[in-house]
Amino acid sequence: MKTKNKILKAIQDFVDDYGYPPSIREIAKKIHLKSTKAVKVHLDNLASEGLIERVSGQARGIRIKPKSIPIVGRVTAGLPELAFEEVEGSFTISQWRDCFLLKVKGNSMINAHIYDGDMVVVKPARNALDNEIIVANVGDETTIKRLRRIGKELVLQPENDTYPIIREAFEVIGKVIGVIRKL
Amino acid sequence: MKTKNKILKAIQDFVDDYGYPPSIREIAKKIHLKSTKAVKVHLDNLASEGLIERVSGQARGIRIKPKSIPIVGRVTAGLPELAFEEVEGSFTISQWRDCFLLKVKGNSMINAHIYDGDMVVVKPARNALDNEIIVANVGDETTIKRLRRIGKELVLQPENDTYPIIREAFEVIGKVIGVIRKL
DNA sequence: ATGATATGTAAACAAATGTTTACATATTCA
DNA sequence: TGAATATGTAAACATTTGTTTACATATCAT
Repeated sequence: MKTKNKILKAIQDFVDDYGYPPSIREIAKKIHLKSTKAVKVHLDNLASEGLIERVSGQARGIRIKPKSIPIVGRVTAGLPELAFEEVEGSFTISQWRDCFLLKVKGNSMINAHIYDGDMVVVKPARNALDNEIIVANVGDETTIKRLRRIGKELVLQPENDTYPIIREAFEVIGKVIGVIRKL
Repeated sequence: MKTKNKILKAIQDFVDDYGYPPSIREIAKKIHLKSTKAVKVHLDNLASEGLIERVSGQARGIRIKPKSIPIVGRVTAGLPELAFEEVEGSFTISQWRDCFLLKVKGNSMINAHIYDGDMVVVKPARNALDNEIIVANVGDETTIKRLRRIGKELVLQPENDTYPIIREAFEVIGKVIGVIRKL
């Protein structure tokens, strides 16, 4: 493996293990170089290729990309050398900043493909629009339902025909913006 | 807001903005303290409370918890002051280390509640067990199906009765370990 | 084989950065 | 009100850390 790629991997591993970036001397030690000059040259090259960002003159002034997962449309090769096509972006947790996950209990939302055991991603909000799927408190019960306006009345509508519409007073907690299911 | 909480927030914001932790002097500047001693005392207190971790004597040796989203069973209060009960852990992206997301196209897996437009979380693997949902290449098509053994033959079974079983040769790319849907 | 370029070493230096000491001020409690 | 404790300031010092200079070695192209 080329030194440059060794250095990039060393940085990524260090951030994973320690939670902050390595110093130039720590990188040198890890990949068995004796001089900080050599490491500096490689870091500057990695920066010019856009693989890292450098902040000159600052201790540990190396920024790597935040952890993310690639989103792909097609895989052209499997292990040991994965290859993707139609890479459509990457997934990071920061898109759900300030959100929380709510465990789904029950089958009241199955027509919206939200099933018992799923987790919904909830963006806290005080209000929501007609037809949005929301998290609300009814009394001291937390529930997931579709917000519907019937005349001037706002109600909570299950997405399962066997469940009744909820007409009691409720407090909007947030909007459902995603679903996560583990298999 | 107490100085200690200001410091904690300053660190979190700095890591978000810069991608690495602040120095003691940078924290001091941010919260308008003039001495590094005062910041050091607060940092040591935060560390003793387990809110951060300190690495003594190292530049920027402050570790905060990786970004995560709380998983809750119930919400007891909404905005402006969210309160949770039945907190069941937190969600981080690191559980899907080395995985990728594959966009779902088509309705072949709807009996498994995997719908067109979803993204499946794929853990790369060369093999899989009978009955697992996998990602496979058939020719140069990437597909999601359930792996089934019929006699000695391995086939790819759709989870939609209107689709045919695939008996052609295929290559296992990985196992589906989760589903993500954005609303 | 030779010259050009890339990569690495060694050392010095400058700056960044954390810790410590001595003291001042603010807050809390009896 | 006074003592104890918490919090902050200033400055010095030690260590960490990045950059630079001068040079050596390895690799590549002609």
